[in-house]
Amino acid sequence: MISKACQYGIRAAIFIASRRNDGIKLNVKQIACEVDAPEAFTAKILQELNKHRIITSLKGPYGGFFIEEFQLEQPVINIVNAIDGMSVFKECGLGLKQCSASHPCPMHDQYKIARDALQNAFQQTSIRHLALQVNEGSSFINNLVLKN
Amino acid sequence: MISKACQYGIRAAIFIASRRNDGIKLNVKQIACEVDAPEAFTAKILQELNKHRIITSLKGPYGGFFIEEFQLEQPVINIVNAIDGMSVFKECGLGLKQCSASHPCPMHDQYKIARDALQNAFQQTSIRHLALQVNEGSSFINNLVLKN
DNA sequence: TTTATAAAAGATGGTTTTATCTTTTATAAA
DNA sequence: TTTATAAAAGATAAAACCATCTTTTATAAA
Ligand code: FES
Ligand code: FES
Repeated sequence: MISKACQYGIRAAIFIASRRNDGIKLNVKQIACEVDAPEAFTAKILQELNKHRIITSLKGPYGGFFIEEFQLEQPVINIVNAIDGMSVFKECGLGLKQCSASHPCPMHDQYKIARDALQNAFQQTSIRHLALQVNEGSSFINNLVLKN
Repeated sequence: MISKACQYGIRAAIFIASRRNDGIKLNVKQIACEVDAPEAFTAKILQELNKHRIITSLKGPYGGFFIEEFQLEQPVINIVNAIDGMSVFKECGLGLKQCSASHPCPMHDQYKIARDALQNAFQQTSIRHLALQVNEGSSFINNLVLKN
């Protein structure tokens, strides 16, 4: 549906948002660990999110990644756009070069419903909202580890 | 969303179904050409669909691919299952190892709506139904070629 | 039975995605 | 200014996916 890079990116952004307070900054190691993502790959993704101003970074000692107040209100779809682009929300479900109502594939009507629902899911949800859920303990950005 | 192999497979199956009449059989070249798919790759996919009894094949002269009456009623999700498997309809949208309501990711509720809509799209549509649309001329399994 | 035909099976190559490692740059504190 | 720290940038490696090519097998007609 969306790439692994994008999934890691969303989880990371939510985590950073969930830990936002005073001037605290998080480094790659902490972030990757907390969201169950490979560290070096996460670094690349965070770099990309910083370029797109989804999050903010600061180099050097006491540096790291953090999210600013104005960035919290962004919809999650901004992250998808930064990493995967918007094509998943536009492309034909059966792989035709163009998706259009005037030259539709046989599944166009049904597929479009699902595709639009997916777009709405990412469009109508802000990073702040998701971070809040995590802080409440009602949802999680890491895997459940089952005990013996 | 779904793999290219799967998209080609669905288009090919619909095409074969749309040409079903008497004992006519279609060969790979014709099918690949009509659905705008690479020929050798299409051969591999048709092979897989035959294994899963989505379509039927016969080797030798006057052989080729065709679809039997009882196969027409199958939902398109059977093709997705044969090629990609069912994981796309079960997996967490944010990449957690398990999608569950008891340990949900922050997007679980919204994502599940879209994912279920996608599953319904493929589950509630039969190959026959889509082939009929193509025969009516109301939808297409190949790309629109724009003239000068 | 021989021959031609078309799919099946198996081997191989290219591209994209996922992931890691090394070097460089920025920055804050000492 | 020096030093330590952490991200940025760039190079490289591994895996998955997309695609093609060659050899084998099945089958129908001559
Ligand atoms: S044309 Fe295929 S989904 Fe729109
Ligand atoms: S847990 Fe993420 S979609 Fe269900």
